[in-house]
Amino acid sequence: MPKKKNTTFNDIANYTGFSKTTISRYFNNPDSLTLENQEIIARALIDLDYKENKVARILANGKTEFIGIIIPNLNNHYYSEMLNQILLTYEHFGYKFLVFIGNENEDSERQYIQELLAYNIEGLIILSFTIPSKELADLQIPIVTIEREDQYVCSVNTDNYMGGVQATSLLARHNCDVLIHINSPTAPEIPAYGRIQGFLDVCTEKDLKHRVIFRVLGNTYEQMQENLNEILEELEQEYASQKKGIFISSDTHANVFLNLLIKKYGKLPDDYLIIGFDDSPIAREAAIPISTVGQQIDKIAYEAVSLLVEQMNEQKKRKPEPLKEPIHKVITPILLRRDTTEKAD
Amino acid sequence: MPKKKNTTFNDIANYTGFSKTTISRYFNNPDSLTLENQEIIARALIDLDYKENKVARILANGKTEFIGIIIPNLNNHYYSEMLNQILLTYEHFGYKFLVFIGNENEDSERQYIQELLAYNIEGLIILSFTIPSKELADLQIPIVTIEREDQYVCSVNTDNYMGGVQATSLLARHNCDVLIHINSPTAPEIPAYGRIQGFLDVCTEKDLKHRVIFRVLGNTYEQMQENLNEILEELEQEYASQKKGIFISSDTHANVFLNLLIKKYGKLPDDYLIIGFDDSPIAREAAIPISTVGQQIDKIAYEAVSLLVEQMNEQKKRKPEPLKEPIHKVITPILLRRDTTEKAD
DNA sequence: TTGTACGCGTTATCAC
DNA sequence: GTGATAACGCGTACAA
Repeated sequence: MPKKKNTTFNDIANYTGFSKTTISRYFNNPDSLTLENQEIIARALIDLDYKENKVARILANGKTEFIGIIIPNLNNHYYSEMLNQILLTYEHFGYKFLVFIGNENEDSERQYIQELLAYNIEGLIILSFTIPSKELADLQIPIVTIEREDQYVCSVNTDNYMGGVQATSLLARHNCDVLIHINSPTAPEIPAYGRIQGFLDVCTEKDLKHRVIFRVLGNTYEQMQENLNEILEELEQEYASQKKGIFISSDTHANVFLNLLIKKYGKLPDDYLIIGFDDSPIAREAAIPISTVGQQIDKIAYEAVSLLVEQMNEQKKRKPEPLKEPIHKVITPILLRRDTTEKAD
Repeated sequence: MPKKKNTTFNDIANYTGFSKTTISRYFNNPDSLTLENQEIIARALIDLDYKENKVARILANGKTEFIGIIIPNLNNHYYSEMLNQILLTYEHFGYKFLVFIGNENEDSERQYIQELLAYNIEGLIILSFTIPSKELADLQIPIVTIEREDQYVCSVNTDNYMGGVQATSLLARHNCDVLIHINSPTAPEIPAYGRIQGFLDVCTEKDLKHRVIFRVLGNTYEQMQENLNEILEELEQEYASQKKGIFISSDTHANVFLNLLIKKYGKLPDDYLIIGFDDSPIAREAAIPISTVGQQIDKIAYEAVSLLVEQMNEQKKRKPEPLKEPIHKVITPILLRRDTTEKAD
């Protein structure tokens, strides 16, 4: 490395006549120096253009202030906004983030984790879902997961059940003849399963005619369009002239469905009510603003980092007491009524 | 730190009877050991459950393999997708990324840069635009900017001029009576200014009636709606019964404009052609798929990291030759014709 | 209040 | 092919 070496504590020590220790103290415990000496050192820092070297500090005291993140992608608005909010917590907590895209490959995600551990990260936030929480727990490092299977680790999730209840209740209030929930096949251990359970429970409780349609809707707009069009045709046949309340698993899908209806009828027909999930921008920006269940991403992000910081602080104690049971925090979603449910009563 | 200490080269050395040096060589130059000894060490690594410590390695050889990123936000799809693609280059180049959200505050961005430098990052990718490139160049560290003022530093940008030409030419080919370009006020030193220049040049060259409308459109959907509605009313009055070709600065704005038309007419009237910019998801997912100029974000990201890696490699030579002139790479955009321009000729 | 001496875990430079 | 030893830059007992 032929770079002009940065000035070190040694240089400052020589320059000022103090010892390295005193320089170190200037940074970590300035009150233990006289004000005069503080000023002398302060001036030396400027004269020598000192720049701190955190790597050396880490090696010496073990605190990296790094948090690792593994996130499936950033195409999905939910993930990019979550990452956005997580990164913003730097202002509050001061932790820096090393981010990896998980691309849904179990082995490469394991490799990412190893890489992160090699950098002595203090904690890990996992949004990808390939690695079982049992394995994550075995890493023996503070972990928080968000919106994924979380049996053995701490987590922060949206109250999906409540969201399902809210959406379904809203549709029910509009006296629909039949309630439809469209979703991808979902395992019960995933938090998002709560949306389905909420739907079913409300329908059962209120004795409403209902149906859940599980179907893989695909990843491209074209695939979604095709699959949702099939579903639309089925509904048109099955429930012609009935008022249909449709709760769709995401705003993206809801928008596709809405566009299909607009293409077919030039508007949203009176016998269709639609509500999505997530409060993605697309819900607001759709040709007809779509009602949705809004996840409080900012709160989820803050709670996740906060929960992680607590664990990390515990680790730094002389006698850390690991949690006996993982903590699962739950953030209530917010119902957003827009034009796809509010036009007709 | 009462954590059970990780095993170190020393432990392995003791366990195997070799010296620390040999252990180090096993990792960095394995061929210099006999196969037997390699296996002995390999076994010891497993027995002792060795985990590499990159922090120590950094301190010793100065190579962090860190790249810093400062990005304005992740709400905007362009930024989140760019970050997505940048992070994915880990697979190819092996560099890890420390990401900060710039929140458009010059001072806090300076602080982020200091923090990044304290971690000995090897290079910096800047997408935020508050700090002048002159100041960035003075950091004396490899830098690449993306789509911002870039006079004194290396950069990768979309060929905005070409994009403007493509969009305008497409509208011109459809024999519009008047071409309109709607944009925010844009400084000429910003790459995006090229879109305006491209528009103007094509109009001038082909002697087309045209107009550029500069207006701050706001940040919320409601603000955009209000401002674009005003513009729409102006256009309706000024160019009634004329065929209007409208080139809007972003897909988000184009979608708002389209929705206003749909709300007013129930469809996209024949005397309106619309083309946006970016190829955001919203362009494809709009009620009527919107023609747009697609930025090749994956290529831009790859080129940016690639350009940075070149500079970083140069830095590692014994006698680095800094670039005399910053390199500015330009990526050609791709015209995407969709329904908002292709329905009528 | 300040200084000494050593440790953190690895790499680099010489020797052999 | 292998080993001893000195960096790398900072923190921290312990001593003064």
